[in-house]
Amino acid sequence: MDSKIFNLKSKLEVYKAMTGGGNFADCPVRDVIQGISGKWSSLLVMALAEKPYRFGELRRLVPDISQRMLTQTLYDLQRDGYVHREVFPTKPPSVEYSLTDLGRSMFAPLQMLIQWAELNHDAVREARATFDASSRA
Amino acid sequence: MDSKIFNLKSKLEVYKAMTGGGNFADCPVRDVIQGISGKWSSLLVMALAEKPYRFGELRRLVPDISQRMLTQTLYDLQRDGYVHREVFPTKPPSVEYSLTDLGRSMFAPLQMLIQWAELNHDAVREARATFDASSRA
DNA sequence: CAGCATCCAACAAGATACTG
DNA sequence: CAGTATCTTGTTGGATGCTG
Repeated sequence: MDSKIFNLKSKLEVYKAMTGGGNFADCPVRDVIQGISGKWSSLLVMALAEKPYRFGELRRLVPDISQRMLTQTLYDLQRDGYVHREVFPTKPPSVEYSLTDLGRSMFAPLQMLIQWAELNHDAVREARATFDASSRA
Repeated sequence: MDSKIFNLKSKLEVYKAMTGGGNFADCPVRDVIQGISGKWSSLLVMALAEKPYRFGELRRLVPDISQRMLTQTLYDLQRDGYVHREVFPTKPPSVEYSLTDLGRSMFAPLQMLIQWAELNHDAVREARATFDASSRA
């Protein structure tokens, strides 16, 4: 993995990257972030980061996803190059999904965010409770 | 900042954290991620990571956000404890928004993802083009 | 200046039924 | 098994007009 991913830039530079330097319509960072900020995308990437899974296995692994959303999210992830789809011509057919190199490299920074969330969800919940309490006052 | 944020856990453990270990309805990680995965949340956090801004300044800084969404997103960020809102009783009133300590600590992993996106958006665009080309065939 | 209230369009997502 | 197709619903976000 390219270590340059974690070289810090100035905050302003990062912000400019996000806004596309004023070109808001076609901003590369927004474009990429959009693709992984769906309700199920990050979850499926994390599942596949463990090991490859078949369609039905993913369904059982994430019981609250609908078939439609599983199909569509996997399709989008495949289109963006994060996921590889391999069909085995058995009868009935089986399809295996796995992360590509690009998908694995994306998993690294994503994992940082997940871990932050895990460590700080108590603080967030407490902030919400405090905020709501003083709102009612 | 707590360095434990970046201690790697096993991929399976991270996945379990995301799914709430089977308790999908009240999963801490999903809960936190939801709050920052909105269309404007990360963008505003990045803007405020540079320095505090007033309402009107943020509007000019992000010209394609509507007033409604700016108000609402700032409200949500404040409720979750990422943003501090300070009213100066001038006439007319001015309101300054700034990141809290929690907001700043969240900005760090977020920045990693932004930088990954910036470095890899070409690969994603290429993957899309290749995929769409073979889809038409 | 910094909002709030209202209405409306667009899209994301769920439910259900059917197929190679 | 691994999808597709269709319909319906819920949420997000934008436009506009008004206020302390």
